[in-house]
Amino acid sequence: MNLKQLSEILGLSQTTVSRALNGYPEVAERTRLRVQHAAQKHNYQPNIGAQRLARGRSMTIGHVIPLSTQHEMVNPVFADFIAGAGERYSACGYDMKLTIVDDQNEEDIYRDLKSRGSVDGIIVHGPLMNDPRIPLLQELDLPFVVHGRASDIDTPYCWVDVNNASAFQRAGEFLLSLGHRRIGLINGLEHMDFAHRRRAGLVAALEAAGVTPNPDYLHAGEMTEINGHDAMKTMLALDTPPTAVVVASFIAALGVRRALDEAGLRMARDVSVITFDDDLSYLRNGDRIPIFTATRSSVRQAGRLSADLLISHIENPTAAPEHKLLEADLIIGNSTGPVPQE
Amino acid sequence: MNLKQLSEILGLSQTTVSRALNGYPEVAERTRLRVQHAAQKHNYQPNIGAQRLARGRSMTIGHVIPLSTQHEMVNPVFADFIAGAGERYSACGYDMKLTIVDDQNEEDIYRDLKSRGSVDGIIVHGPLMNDPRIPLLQELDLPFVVHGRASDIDTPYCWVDVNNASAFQRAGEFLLSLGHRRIGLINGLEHMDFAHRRRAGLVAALEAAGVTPNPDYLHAGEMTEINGHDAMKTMLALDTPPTAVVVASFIAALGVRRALDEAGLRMARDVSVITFDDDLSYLRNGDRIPIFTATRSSVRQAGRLSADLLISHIENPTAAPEHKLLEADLIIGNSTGPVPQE
DNA sequence: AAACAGATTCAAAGCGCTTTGAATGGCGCG
DNA sequence: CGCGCCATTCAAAGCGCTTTGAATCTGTTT
Repeated sequence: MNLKQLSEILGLSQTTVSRALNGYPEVAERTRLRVQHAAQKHNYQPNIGAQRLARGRSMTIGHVIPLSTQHEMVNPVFADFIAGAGERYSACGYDMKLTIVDDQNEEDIYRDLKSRGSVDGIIVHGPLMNDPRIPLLQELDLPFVVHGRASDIDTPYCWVDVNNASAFQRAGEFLLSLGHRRIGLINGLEHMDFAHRRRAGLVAALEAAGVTPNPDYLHAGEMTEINGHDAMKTMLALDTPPTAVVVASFIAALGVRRALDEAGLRMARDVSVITFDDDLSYLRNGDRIPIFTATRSSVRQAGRLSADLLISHIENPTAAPEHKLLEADLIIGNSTGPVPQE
Repeated sequence: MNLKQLSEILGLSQTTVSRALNGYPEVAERTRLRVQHAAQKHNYQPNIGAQRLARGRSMTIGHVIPLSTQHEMVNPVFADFIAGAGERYSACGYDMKLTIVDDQNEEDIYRDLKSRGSVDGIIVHGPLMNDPRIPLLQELDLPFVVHGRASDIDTPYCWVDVNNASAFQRAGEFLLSLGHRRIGLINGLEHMDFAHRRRAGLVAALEAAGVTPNPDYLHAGEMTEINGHDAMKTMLALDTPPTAVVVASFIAALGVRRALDEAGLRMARDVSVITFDDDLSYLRNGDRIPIFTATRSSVRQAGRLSADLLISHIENPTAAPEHKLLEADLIIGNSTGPVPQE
């Protein structure tokens, strides 16, 4: 069933039928109802390709997922982010197009997306400190929202980010308040902007309390269970291991716990652990009482907000770039306690 | 830059330019080279909407992700699956369209996808025992591949699945060979087809060895860390707890380990654990030596195969439905050992 | 009753591509 | 030299929708 057929059935012109369905005001209300009814009855849906062509808009948002050829890891946060974003896309009539790309030819992908008119806008995932995608997309004049920020880029652009610095600063302050001084960090890869900010936040807290960060306590790596485990194990092997660690992800924190178990240590009693918790649907941090004390911010919510921001920016391209900074909650769980007496 | 402009620059008709770029034979090789060169130089890319309309094909594969309103969980396996599938789509010139949908109106989504011509085919995720989507898609005549199978459906259709029954049977046999008789199962939700098959496989192994499965040892629930933990904890509280458990997911197995730790028990020595390992990129089961003994099958590879199957089915619609059954590897790790002496 | 404004409806022209069917040009051959 | 054939190229007709500008139909107004 296409528009022509439907309009013939109704004895109306395609113009009127199209307008009736798209809510234009110049069609009589009686006619509109008749048209809507017939469309429903005959299960008419406008062809998406034709609509795209006629409108010159794709009604599609692109997500480009870089799959680093080095570590081959899909960001585990990603699934929940798009669940949040997808919710908003559906509500606003947008499609979501996913592109998996190895980091070789990522730039070409964006150029393609633009020149083929595949998407009306893009979400940028996992920004680096000085991410080349941002100037590229600006140059291409393709609307975009960054999930995160790029510290080294000054020109304004749209972003949605959690306040990583303040989250890790608060985590540090909380541990300091429990008497900890030997505080470690098991961080993500620090060329990623979020990891950089997290480190800065924790270090700021330590320095404000007159504690000099010990380089042996600062680890950066991919946020897997195994890396969390290995990093903790390495620190525990030091002459004076940390009495507390801040961990950048829930998955890595599970590895940290395993290392502590293996060493016969108990979380909270022997070593305090605070993790960042993205509130992933498949990795809940406990039921009533959180397993880990955590700084929590829902990545799904970030997805929703990013989608809304992008859509409003697409539909109102002249507006100045907006951004949203989310504060993480500090949630007390069973993994922190006062510094052990020597 | 569009086709018309490009053809004017070249002093050729749109026909010839289009044919040159699409590899039709009736264009002189010299001309083709000239056209390709100019296209490159002017960064010409055919508009995707126009192409869709003219060809009557969308060159898009749909993935519909049901987001159960009850548990609000995104399947953690999903990210790796689409990473695998996306790889193949890119290679074959297909786009991937994602739709997040709450289970209310899932049927409407498929009808829409069909009648709007949004996609050329669909991947069905997370099939149930008697999944209504399969007859629906058959009726709609929309090509599809199921990731998994639906036990209660007899009509032929395309699927890619891991041999869940044999994987869990082998896990059971292995535990039996270590002398275990009190063997538990921490399974996924058993209206899901894969969970059903896994249970059947394990039970078959037990019964073949003359062991009657103890209902108290059989648990089914959502595969989260917390559920894994709680299920194990409950079993440990029994008068005669199991000496071994088979767990349906790596994440749940992490919870099982936590429950054992809390109870002061050691994996392998006190309780043996085998998990199913989807080989997720962000949840590797150890480096050299696996943390858990596991039946492993890469979900990313399943994604690749599903994509290939679907594409070949789209491009050759008359062919009979195909399917692929993958065997899981049994990988020995540090979580299993002989049954403890009482 | 004629004239006019406002409310509806319509025909037709795109949107940028593919594809059909026809036209052109170069070449070998009788 | 003229013909036919093959290799190229082209003009034009869609694909199914939106949207412009014109046409028609009401109901008022003078």
